[in-house]
Amino acid sequence: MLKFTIQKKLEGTLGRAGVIETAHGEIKTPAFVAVGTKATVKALTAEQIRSLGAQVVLANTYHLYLQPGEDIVAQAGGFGPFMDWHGPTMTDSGGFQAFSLGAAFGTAVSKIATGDEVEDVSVHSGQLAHVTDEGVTFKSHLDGSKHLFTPESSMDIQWKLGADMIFAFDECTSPTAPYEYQKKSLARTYDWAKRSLARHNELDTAKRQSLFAVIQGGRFQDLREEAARTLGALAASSEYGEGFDGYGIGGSFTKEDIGTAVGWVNALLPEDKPRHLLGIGEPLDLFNAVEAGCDLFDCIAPTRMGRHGTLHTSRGRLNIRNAQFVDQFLPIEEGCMCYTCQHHTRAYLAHLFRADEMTAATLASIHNLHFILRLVENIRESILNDTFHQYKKDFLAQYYPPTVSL
RNA sequence: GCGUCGGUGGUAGAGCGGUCAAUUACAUCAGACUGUAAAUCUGACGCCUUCGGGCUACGAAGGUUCAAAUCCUUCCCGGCGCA
Repeated sequence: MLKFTIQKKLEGTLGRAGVIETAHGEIKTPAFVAVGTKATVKALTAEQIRSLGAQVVLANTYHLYLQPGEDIVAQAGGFGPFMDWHGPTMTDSGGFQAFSLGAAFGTAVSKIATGDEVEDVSVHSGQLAHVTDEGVTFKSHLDGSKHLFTPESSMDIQWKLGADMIFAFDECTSPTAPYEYQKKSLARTYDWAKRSLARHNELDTAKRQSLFAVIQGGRFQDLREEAARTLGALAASSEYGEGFDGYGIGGSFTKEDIGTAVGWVNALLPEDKPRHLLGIGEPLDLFNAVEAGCDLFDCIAPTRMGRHGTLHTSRGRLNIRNAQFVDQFLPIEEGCMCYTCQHHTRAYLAHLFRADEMTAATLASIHNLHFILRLVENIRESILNDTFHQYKKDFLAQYYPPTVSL
């Protein structure tokens, strides 16, 4: 059972710093969750994840179900022990794959809308997932075999995967989906949340796992608020036992107002439960979302971008494959305390990337994850110290220099 | 010396009379990536351009043709075979 304590509120905003206590240790929030989709943070060993100071690792239901199968993971004692991670853990429900293998499959559509997307094309010939009220039918991206996920089966699988915190099965909609579809989908996600909770209560009578509901609603304020209200109210309902232990905020956003949309939701959600903003991890978004009341974040960006050669520095991103770095015998960032910066130069990293050496991915992931983990830690500290607003202003001014208008 | 095969853009290697500034891969130069389908994907990659096009190119020089990287001649260079 999860215990969440708010230590300090960020005055005049929805933000707060706190502590989540789990059976596998505590999480100081706001916190960045390392993503270990297939029970591995790509390119990193568990020892490296620990050294980085990550507090929680999140794995994925869809991926572990397909491979190696939830029963194998259960035999290992859960995905944490399986990968030699003994701290707090989470699993995502597989709902995101309704989007990434469904509407978004084979397209350039990201869950973060830029505004340039074409209107929703509800039928994509190549997609691997199909959503109905019952659940989501998938074709495995590995071998094409057909599978059905329902709220119940997602709970069953997540039970076997054994994480401390799990998510209700939801539909992550496309930002290109029209209002009517978002509304319909939201009703379905609400229904699925109730079904998830009911199954969770059946399975987990000892309350070993904590269940987070997922707020959807796309980019529409009324839908987001409706989701927060209805799912928030469910927590207080005796019909569903103790209700949800926390809330995930998922789905699609417009780049400009992630903070705004998250604020609509957090203003209505029960204050005493942790809120996890799903899949968000760019510096600007982290500041805005913390300020808007989020406690947890997970994101693949640090590791994926790292593998692809894009590295964070306090003065913005740098692409280590660029020609200018081949003979720069300096760390990625002077003063960075990560293993990579303490031991290696830009020139070495540039060489490893160009030579396609696997170590490039490891060293880059270490640096980026270190950067984002420290950033969120610093944000937490700044809330406790009452320096959040100044820290935000200073950080963003350096990271995103104002563009010079000609 | 004779015979034979071949010399294509940074590299390898297609093309074998017009639709070729030349398939493709790699390299190079940039860009993207937000609950991982991703060690992935996208764009550029002869020179110039008012973006319509113009110019110079397929070892070299000639030639045939309305038209040549593609056919012919000679030369240069390389592989192989025979002397």
